Amino acid sequence: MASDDKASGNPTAAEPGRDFIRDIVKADLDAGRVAQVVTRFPPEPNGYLHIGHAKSICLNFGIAEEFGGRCHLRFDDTNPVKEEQEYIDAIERDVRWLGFDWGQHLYYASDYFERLYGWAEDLIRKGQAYVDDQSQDEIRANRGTLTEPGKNSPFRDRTVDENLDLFRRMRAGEFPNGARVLRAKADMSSGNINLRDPVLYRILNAPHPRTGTTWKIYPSYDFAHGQSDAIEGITHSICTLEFEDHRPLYDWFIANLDVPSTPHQYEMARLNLTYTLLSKRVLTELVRGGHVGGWDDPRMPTIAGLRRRGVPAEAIRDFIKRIGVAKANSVVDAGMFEFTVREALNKTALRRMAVLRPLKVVIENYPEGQSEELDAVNHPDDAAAGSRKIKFSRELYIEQEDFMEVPPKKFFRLSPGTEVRLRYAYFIKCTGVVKNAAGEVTELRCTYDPATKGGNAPDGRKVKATMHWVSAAHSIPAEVRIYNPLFNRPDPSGAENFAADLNPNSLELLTGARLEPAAADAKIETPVQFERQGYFCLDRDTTAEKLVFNRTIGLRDSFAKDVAKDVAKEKAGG
RNA sequence: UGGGGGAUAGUUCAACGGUAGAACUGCGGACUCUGACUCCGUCAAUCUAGGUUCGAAUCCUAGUCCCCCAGCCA
Repeated sequence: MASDDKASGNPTAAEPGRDFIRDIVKADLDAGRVAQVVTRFPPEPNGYLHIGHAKSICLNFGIAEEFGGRCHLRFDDTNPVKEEQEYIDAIERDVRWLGFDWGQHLYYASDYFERLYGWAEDLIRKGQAYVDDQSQDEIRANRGTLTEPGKNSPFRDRTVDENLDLFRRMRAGEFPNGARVLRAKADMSSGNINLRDPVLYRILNAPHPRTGTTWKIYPSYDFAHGQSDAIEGITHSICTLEFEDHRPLYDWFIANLDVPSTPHQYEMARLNLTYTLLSKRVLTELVRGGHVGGWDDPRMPTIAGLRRRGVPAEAIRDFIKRIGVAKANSVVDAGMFEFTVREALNKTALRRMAVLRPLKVVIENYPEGQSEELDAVNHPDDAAAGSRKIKFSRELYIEQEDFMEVPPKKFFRLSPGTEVRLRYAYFIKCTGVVKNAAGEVTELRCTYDPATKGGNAPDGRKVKATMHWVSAAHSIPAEVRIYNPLFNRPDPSGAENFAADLNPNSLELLTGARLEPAAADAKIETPVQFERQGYFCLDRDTTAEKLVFNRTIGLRDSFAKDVAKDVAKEKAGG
């Protein structure tokens, strides 16, 4: 029976979600190298979390869950100049929203400042660290280049006592910012530049969100991260590729300091997405420069932005599962993310009718002043979702793009003389077109077939299109925000001049939308499908006077795609 | 011309010396009271050159190309 998988010829179904990190974890567990896996998600609170962080979050918390371990949330708050409480709060909120729980294991690198300081003194006592008086420029100049070795600092051979004295005075705040640093005595000629006497501590007379003004010196990432991992008993410390050549340093501290455990660092590729920039630097500038409304602007790739836009956490988790984990740099097609968003939304979103760009329709053979109620299901694949009533009357709105006076061959919506179905209502036929002085269509005159009530013709005749609509008198107004990619190139330039690639049409405001009344029941961030249009959710900008909806994402539109293809063909064909 | 990594369909990931497979995308079709969903079919890849082996994406050798590192950022 053990060979069932092979017999069925379906080996791929065996291990969903396997990757090289999980392989390592599994091997360590199997070999008894670790008793319980302990991971951590270590954000620096200097900005909001984005979908790239979601990869790390899902990996770290996911591995802990799958292998019966635990995952810590640890703020890597070693640089008070950049960090703020607001970010700490936002990060906690976002991780929770994504569906993960760190239990009691909330930590801060700043909790370990005293211990880290002690280890720094240990290093000094062992002759493995020294206080350097060189200026920042001198240090840079003496570091050498990629091809030339660096030069030893003239302060490299100070005595232990002198180093200890100076370092303590650094801590005491006796020197101005930048006056001195503590450096590891490593190897100024190493090919790995991170080993050319890396800075361990710098003087930063700045208040820290958590430790206030008690510290005048702060540890560097390299000196803080591994030891923090060791303090917490982290077994697998997962980070991104750019830290690969920091690993020798990481291991060196763990080996040379009296730390309580020996964590190991593993590196994976960070997430990149087409039409998206995932760098905190860029995201920060987008916010500070007013290019977007804030960190949670629905166009932002931040967790907060995606949430406000209506993307469910489940979709993000599923997306991360699908893209896998590897060491090769890659750029994931944003279309893959869109697919997972639609998939998640389709399952749960209740259906409503909303006309985004209304075109008035008068049903000439429907009595004036009359209306009737029709039944509409809330979800076509889920009877349990129930149904609601919608009002039909003489004056309706349909979508402007659902009518064409001179239709091209593959257009089978409404045009003069054609018959279509109004969803859940009647078949209608267009009998006349009213235009304004500019020649634009402002109103349609139609007739309906009373025999088709509910949407089916007793004589069995078919229509090629079913359209959404609302009753003019019974519908309610709303503002709808349509979002397009923030950047107009699949590979926007990096931090230097991202502004040049900003899409000026990333936000389209539709102020005249009309919704069926049931759509107003929507709750903020709860997805709803406006049939034939896409998935939407109520935005928190909604007021008593004005409903505001965000379009999370449009439905797939093969008709629009065909049209675009034909246009392209004509251009190319000449 | 230092050090560290990486190359498999268009994209992202599998295959761990034994039939190169999936998802997304593309293309074609079925179904449909959402041109949605769903379903079916289909195109499509091992960076190059040698070598080892009965057998190589996988091991060896030599190349090529791409990414990261010269913060008192993380």
